[in-house]
Amino acid sequence: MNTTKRVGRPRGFNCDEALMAAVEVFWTKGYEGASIKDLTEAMGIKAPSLYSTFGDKLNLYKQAIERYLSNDACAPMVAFESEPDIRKAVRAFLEAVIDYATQNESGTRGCFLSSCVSTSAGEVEGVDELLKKAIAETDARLAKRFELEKEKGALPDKFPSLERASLMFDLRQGYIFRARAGLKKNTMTLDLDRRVSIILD
Amino acid sequence: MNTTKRVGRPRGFNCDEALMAAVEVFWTKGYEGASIKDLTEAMGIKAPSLYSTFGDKLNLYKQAIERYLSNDACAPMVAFESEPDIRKAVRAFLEAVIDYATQNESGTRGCFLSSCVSTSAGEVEGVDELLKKAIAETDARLAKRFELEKEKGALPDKFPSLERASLMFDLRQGYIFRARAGLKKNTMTLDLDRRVSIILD
DNA sequence: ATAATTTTGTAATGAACACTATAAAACTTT
DNA sequence: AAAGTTTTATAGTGTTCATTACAAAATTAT
Repeated sequence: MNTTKRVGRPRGFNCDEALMAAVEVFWTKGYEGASIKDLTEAMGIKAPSLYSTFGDKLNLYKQAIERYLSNDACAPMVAFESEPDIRKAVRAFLEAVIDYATQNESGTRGCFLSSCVSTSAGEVEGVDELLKKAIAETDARLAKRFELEKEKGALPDKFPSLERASLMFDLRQGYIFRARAGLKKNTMTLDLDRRVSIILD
Repeated sequence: MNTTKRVGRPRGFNCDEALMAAVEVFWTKGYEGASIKDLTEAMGIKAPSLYSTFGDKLNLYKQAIERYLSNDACAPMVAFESEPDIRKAVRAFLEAVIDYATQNESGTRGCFLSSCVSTSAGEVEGVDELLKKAIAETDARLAKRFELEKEKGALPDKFPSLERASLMFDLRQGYIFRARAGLKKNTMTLDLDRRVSIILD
């Protein structure tokens, strides 16, 4: 009655690590641009293992998206939530977005969601659902912090939390787009202070 | 000495129309997702004609981008520039963005630039240059209108035109992203008035 | 008319694609 | 140790991919 030991030959790779490697590949190459060869090589497994564990390419893609979403370790969100002062937190969020978008090893990659959506949402079945969920969750997560600040008295009672949360989200998209086009960090950082004011005041 | 008549068999298709058809295909399918078959069928020509007139797929892609950029008929820009009252103009811009992103025949397509950049910029040589130019031009075009309004006295002298222009641009990216995920027009229109205030006040 | 030139359609090229049949390998169960 | 089960690697499957060789077709130049 051992629940951990399954019958048959044990899997020779870590399922989760393989999935994270797949995220990386889709991230840089897009859904169509990522070949099974690219994926298997990055994941360190052969094609039959990929197909038996993750299904086909589309299924792997969806699982990679969910893996990314469930990670919660999106750098800008962490920066935003870990900084106690709300004004500094907003600034840290935007800075992290810019960093995230510009200083990635394999050139500018933007955000996995942004990258994935344009290649696949609408074209590939089921992907838009995942993204809708992700947007709503991110908006809510940002708004929650604003609500907490209102309770603390750091923000006025009539502060429109959800509205400003989605504003932050949209600014993020703008930075990502600019970074993809190759704009440099220093040019994007210029009006940071005023953008913080726009969000909070 | 006839300059219009060239020697040899005349081209049986309109070069510009074919290029616009190519834009449509890249728009909906992305660079990698668009096959030569897709392209030739939409353009109404056979592969050899495509290659002799536009070079290879990458060259066609770049020409399609430039064709799109030189069009200047981007609906939100037109809406923004043709409305005399600046407040209404900003609102019209945002409304047009939302319309543009949500009510396209083949599902939600977003913007050609946004679609094209994520598939190809960074991965495909030369594309990021085209986009950088496009962003700078759009920012400048929006800012120019703000400057005119300052001269007219409709905006304060210290109004940061370029900053607010890029803010508008970035909000646009956010809407496009949301539309791609399948968000509906009415949910995005909710905080439109406050977003106009954010841009102008 | 004939020659020269360019575009066109047909059909093919090799490469890369997503995906899988098969059998050996590695484990648990009996 | 033999049987049963699952994963693995090898080596393919047919399809689609971007691209092009070739010759007929359509025009201008001589």
